[in-house]
Amino acid sequence: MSETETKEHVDTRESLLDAAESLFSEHGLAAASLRAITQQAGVNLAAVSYHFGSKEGLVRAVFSRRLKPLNDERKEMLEACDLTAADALEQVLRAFLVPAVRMIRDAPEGVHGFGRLMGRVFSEPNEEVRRVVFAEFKETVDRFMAAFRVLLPHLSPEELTWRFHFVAGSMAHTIGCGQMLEELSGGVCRFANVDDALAYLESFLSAGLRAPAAAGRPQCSQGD
Amino acid sequence: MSETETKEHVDTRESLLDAAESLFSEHGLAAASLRAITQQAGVNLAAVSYHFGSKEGLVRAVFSRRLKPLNDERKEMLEACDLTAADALEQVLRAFLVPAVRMIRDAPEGVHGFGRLMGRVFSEPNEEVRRVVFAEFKETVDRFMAAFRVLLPHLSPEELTWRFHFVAGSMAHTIGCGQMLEELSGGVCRFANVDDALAYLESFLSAGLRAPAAAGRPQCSQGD
DNA sequence: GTCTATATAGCGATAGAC
DNA sequence: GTCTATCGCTATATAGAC
Repeated sequence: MSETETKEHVDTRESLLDAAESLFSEHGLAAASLRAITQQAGVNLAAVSYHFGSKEGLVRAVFSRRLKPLNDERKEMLEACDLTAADALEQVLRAFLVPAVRMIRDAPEGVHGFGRLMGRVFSEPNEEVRRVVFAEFKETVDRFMAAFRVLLPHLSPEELTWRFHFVAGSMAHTIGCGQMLEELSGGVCRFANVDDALAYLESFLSAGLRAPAAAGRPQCSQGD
Repeated sequence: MSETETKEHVDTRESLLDAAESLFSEHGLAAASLRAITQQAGVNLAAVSYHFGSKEGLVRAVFSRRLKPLNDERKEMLEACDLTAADALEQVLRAFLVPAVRMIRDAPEGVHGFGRLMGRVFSEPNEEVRRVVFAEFKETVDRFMAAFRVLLPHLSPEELTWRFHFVAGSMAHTIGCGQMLEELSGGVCRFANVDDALAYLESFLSAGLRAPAAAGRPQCSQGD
């Protein structure tokens, strides 16, 4: 950005975010030390304090940097959906999935980088992280829920919420647990190409979303 | 069990496992210290070394204690399935889901205890933990895959593996991210009763598994 | 088998020179 | 904006008394 500097290192701030993302993914938030992060970034330990205030601030910045553009793109794709089309459900589903898959594919370390971090993020014990993630996702979730409500009027608000939760779970698991999948499948599934996963996800999830309401439960479609 | 001891504390080993499970769930593996664990267990710090060798050994024991009975019960229920019945798929699905839901429901802290831990386990950065989980799950996964292969012959081995992965993901996410669900749904979904979740899971996942094979390829490839 | 006491190491954070 | 040096704290692990 700034041209007053010789480019001996691109940008302290950005280097720190890259290194932090990499080491948080590899070791977890608590286990990745600022010493290791600053060393990998090639900057001084004290730079964390200067640029982010604390480790907590660095964590927050690592998530915000990826989640904000991700959810912006989702909203953009959602707005481009034609909710009256025959494949409206698939369109909306893809508006949710594609930006995530694309982000993982384009991230520095692919599925072993921010993807793994994302896979852990919803069950992250760190309260501060959960707050950030919640804030970043709430609006997106609400918008997609509104679209699904229109497309799946046979489901109660409760069941619809659960189903969206399952969608998010399958996606998070897919993005975050590629390594375990490869191991457990004995090599049948390779995770090098996330686009394969996307195709499989889409057919599985759209069928699940279209399923009749769970038996023995009130099938109210009270309010649209 | 043993009657040679006065019951001033039930069992140091068991107390340690309970406390560790609770604190690992709440703070994560790395962030839960042995000091906090031994204090909550009401035993001495050095007892960890004596009974489990190290923190790593304690971690391993915490997972094994729950996962072994869980997967034993799954295998038992799977063997009781009638693969020629009309609802064979639902039977097999329930053989996978029910023991997990039951375990969570009966665990000391329910969904906030081992459940949260389980939700993180597949993307756990700790290599040792992943090894334990893998060893504990491999046989179970293979048996269920064999059953699904019979019931869903229209799917390639690869797509079938992915679908089983999605099933596991939805389940893990459901079990592990109840708190985030409640927050994101604005209170529409309460997670007090895991049996509700089970009914919703079953209808969603069985429809997903039955879906036709993924059409062509797709969607998010380069050049966007 | 359980305890106290401690060795050894690494942590996050910051003061202050440049 | 970046650095060195260090403070104060907590961690895991273990030696040795009982």
